[in-house]
Amino acid sequence: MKIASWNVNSIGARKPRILEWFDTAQPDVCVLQEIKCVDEKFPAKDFEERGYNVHVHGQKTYNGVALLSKHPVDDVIRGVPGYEDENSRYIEGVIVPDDAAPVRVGGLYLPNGNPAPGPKYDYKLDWMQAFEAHLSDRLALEEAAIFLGDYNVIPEPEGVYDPKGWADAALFRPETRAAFRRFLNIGYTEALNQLIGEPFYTFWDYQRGAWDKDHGIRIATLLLSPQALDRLDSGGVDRDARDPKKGDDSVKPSDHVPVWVTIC
DNA sequence: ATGGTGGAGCATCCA
Repeated sequence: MKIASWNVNSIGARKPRILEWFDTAQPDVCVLQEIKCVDEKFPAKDFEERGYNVHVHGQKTYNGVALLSKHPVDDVIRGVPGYEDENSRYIEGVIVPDDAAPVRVGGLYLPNGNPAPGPKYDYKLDWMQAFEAHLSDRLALEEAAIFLGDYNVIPEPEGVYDPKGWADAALFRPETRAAFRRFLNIGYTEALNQLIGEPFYTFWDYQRGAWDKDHGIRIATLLLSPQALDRLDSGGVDRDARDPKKGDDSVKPSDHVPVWVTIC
């Protein structure tokens, strides 16, 4: 079973490239971030035609997440339980295949937090605290569970092309990385660290020729519960999705790329 | 020091 995540930076602006990637990559489950549309505007039909069940937690202009699955989905929730959030940043459900064991999938778009310090950064840290509490609750269920998405956290210096230049950024500040490490300390494992033996990026800014210079950062992350880790098979980063010259060049690529794992 | 790009939606905000 292939489970993927992609910050698409507007589903409306990106649809041809997104559908092209779905037809090639064929994920069983995919969470999307920054769809930037309300539920009614989400192009559900395009995905239903491809065999997906569609669950959306949309928002006008900013944010917005979706959960797409070729298998039935139970217990869908929108928003981190117990946390009041004016933004649509989280969706979760239990994937129930007929031919494999269930897996809980949570898709998240964690706040960017810039500029730091300030109210936006406080919001990021609050969000991370609430999410940690949720991760902890889910861990106690002892289920196979995967929490994946745009974490807006660069966990290690190897995840940024210029660590010194990024020292004060909300994505890389010590408090941010410490909050992320707590996700690991309570018992989750980063899937792609296990599977990719070298540093990699998942985002390249549109500005300053970042793609051509390979000035990227690593902010897409997949966290696995111990029960999901036992079933981990393979994983990867679809870097080609960021290349303006590859794929449907009638539309611009997202500044983020898809990440994925397969589990048995 | 600034601006460089891109999306939403129509003046700016966000990334």
